[in-house]
Amino acid sequence: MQRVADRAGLPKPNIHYHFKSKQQLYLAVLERIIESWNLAFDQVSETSDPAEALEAFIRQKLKQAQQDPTASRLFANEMIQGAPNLKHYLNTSMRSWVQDRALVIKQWIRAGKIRDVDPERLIFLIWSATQHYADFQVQALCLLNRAEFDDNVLTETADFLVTFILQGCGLATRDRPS
Amino acid sequence: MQRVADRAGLPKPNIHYHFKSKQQLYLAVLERIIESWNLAFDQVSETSDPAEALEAFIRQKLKQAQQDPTASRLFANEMIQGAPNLKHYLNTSMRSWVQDRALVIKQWIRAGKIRDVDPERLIFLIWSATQHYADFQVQALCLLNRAEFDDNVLTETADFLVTFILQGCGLATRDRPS
DNA sequence: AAAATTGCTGACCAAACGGTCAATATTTTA
DNA sequence: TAAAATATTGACCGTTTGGTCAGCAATTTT
Repeated sequence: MQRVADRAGLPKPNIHYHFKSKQQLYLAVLERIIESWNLAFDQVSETSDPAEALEAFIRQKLKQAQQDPTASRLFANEMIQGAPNLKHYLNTSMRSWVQDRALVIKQWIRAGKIRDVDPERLIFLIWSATQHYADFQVQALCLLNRAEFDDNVLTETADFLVTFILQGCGLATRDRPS
Repeated sequence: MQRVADRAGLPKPNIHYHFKSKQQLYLAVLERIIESWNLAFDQVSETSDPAEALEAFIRQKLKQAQQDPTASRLFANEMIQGAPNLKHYLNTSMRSWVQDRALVIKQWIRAGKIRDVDPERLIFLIWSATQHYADFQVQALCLLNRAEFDDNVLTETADFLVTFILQGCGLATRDRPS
């Protein structure tokens, strides 16, 4: 709390005036993060083109991973601890969000637009594959022999993930960079 | 440290006798975890069957995620912090391990055995997709509407990941459970 | 069996932590 | 502009934290 106060240029008790406890401050930050989480896959519907929708989703999540990795890391930390503060969110907002998107994906499958893949697990895989570049950034950079997560790395990674995941969905890539 | 001592049934100073500081104990645990990390992909070579090798790798990583999720979580935590204690490991052992496996994958690609995918990013994706079931277990269980990560969930998840990732590598699935 | 090394423990400590509170300054309302 | 409500702050507090140390017990070496 002292460090937070220093960073904010305020005395510590002032922080405690606006946020009763450390945990409440933590919770406020968590909630702010979650709000802007899965935007690019929000508007998706049965009539959307699966390839386009999935690509937009992947690129958006990866861009967030680059722009504010600490946000992803805070969320990751909460999950690792067993989500002591987010159990309710997981069981309500997140669950219904996933179920809604899963429904759309199931319609795509029924329409023969994509392969028969478990929708929930597909979403979970996209989350993992993208967020990992934020949470495990040190490892990724070391592995790719890069110094920083710049726009080049972002583009190459996004291209790889889009191609690979579309391929996994049985959507052969057409006019896409390798 | 007091809690560790209690759990071990020892007085605290005894722990400090065997491990000088909290950090050294932490480091010892980390190292022990890393040893038994990527065993199932260690022996792989140019002549191995890509589908078989990748499948074994995925299933092994996922089994570890189920058997000892806390190990995966400790490693994840270290990465999230920016690997302050594992930078050296990342730049030596891990890097050369990945480069060796990447070489094999490149040979598979040249031989036309699998699609042209970035080998390093493929390994990173497999790590992320499997470890995520350990690190974000609460989220996964909630999403799949399951109470625990039992053998059923393990099998279904492994089947999904194997099929999806092989498909992503251009290895159409033959006689495999959906 | 004496000496030396290694292992174990209760009592203790300084520092860091999250948090409080009375007093003061600032802004809003009547 | 006086009163009420809201913000801000320095000084302070109890608890928990990682860590030490002198002394004792057990084991190994000579």
